[in-house]
Amino acid sequence: MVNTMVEKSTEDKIVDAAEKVFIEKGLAGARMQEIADEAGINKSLLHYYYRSKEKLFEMVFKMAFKRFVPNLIKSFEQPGDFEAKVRAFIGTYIDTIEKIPHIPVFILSELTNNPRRLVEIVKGLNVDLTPVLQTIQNEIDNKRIRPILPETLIVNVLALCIFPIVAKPMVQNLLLKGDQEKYRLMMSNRKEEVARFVLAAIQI
Amino acid sequence: MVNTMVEKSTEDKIVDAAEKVFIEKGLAGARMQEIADEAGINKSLLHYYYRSKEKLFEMVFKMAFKRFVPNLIKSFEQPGDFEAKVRAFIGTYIDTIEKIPHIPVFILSELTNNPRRLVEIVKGLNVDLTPVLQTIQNEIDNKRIRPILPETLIVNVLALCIFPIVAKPMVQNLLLKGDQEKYRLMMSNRKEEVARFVLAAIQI
DNA sequence: GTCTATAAGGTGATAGAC
DNA sequence: GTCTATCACCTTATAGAC
Repeated sequence: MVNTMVEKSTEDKIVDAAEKVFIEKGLAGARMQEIADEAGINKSLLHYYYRSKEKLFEMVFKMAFKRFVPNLIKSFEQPGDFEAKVRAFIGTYIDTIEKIPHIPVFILSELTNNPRRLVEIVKGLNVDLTPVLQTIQNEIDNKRIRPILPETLIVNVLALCIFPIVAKPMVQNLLLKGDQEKYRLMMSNRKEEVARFVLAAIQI
Repeated sequence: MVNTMVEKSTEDKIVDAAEKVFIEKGLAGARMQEIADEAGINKSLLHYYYRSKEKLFEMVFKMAFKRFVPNLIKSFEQPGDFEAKVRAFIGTYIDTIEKIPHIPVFILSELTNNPRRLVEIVKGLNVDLTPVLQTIQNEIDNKRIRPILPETLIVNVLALCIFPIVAKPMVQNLLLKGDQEKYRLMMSNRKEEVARFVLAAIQI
């Protein structure tokens, strides 16, 4: 890697451009020409590096998925009590999604359009949340939080983190009547609000 | 309407077919031929009834949107105390989404792909949640629930109702390791679980 | 590795017969 | 209202020069 900070390699340019266009437009809506333009290269080069549109898309989907399911366990393994872990988890995940707000809908949408093939990819990238589930169960067993299916608690936390960000157009235009400032306000202390909401919901 | 229960009119067939295909594939992925096949008619008829693919899509998008934002206020205006209203709201909304599980992602995805035009449509169908917001504020003022931005409470409830249903492929394959039975179990008492979670979160 | 040119097939839309 | 035939354009993909 001699070209450090000089210019991106052609392949990197392709990856970045493909990611941008596919996530914005979806597989069906994306055009190879648009990806080539975005990358500043010739359309044929896309086929030279990746044989087909499908192959290019698959690469992007996998990348997007890995970003969407980052190391959730790591953030949960913060030192401290359960409350600290929950707060760390929520903080990390809201930060993650705010950086990639379009990825969750992209993934869910493509999973709807082509369930069979993509579900295989999802399964392939096996994510293990066992430690998190066990920590939750341990809290329940020791009567430090109320009984709840551990998986349900995780789903609830993810829902509260992800939904307001991916549903921004609807929250802002429908619920907040287009008031951008109010949306900003709502999201500015979202981490604290979600943490408070969740912790109150599970306290004994 | 003489043909009651005999056969759907051509227009109805088109509407049903277009809804199915557009929601499944999106605007870009849908094919006029597929819609025609699904409706059991000729492709030209689509253009006879709706001038273009865009017009047909716009009609479907509006219909989908109205179904997604049903009369939320009505379910909130159940008789009884605040808890009863919240429970009615959650019950109605989960029932709604379970009938149309693909619509939320469809709407969010198309809003991402074409924000400008579709946001106008969203604004056009003006939904007024003022009564709900005021009821929540009233509960806060009377110190029957803890202080929270009313819009935030609504977003949280919607998140908990919608997310597990639209994210089914991921919840089932990633979190539950493909265990369909566990997903069914989780969703079977979802209404009660969400109600308990929310009510505990806002209790004083 | 990168480009130009072009093939091969699909897609929305319309004309016109019935 | 409904069909067949067809146009005009777009899109992926490849061949081949440099």
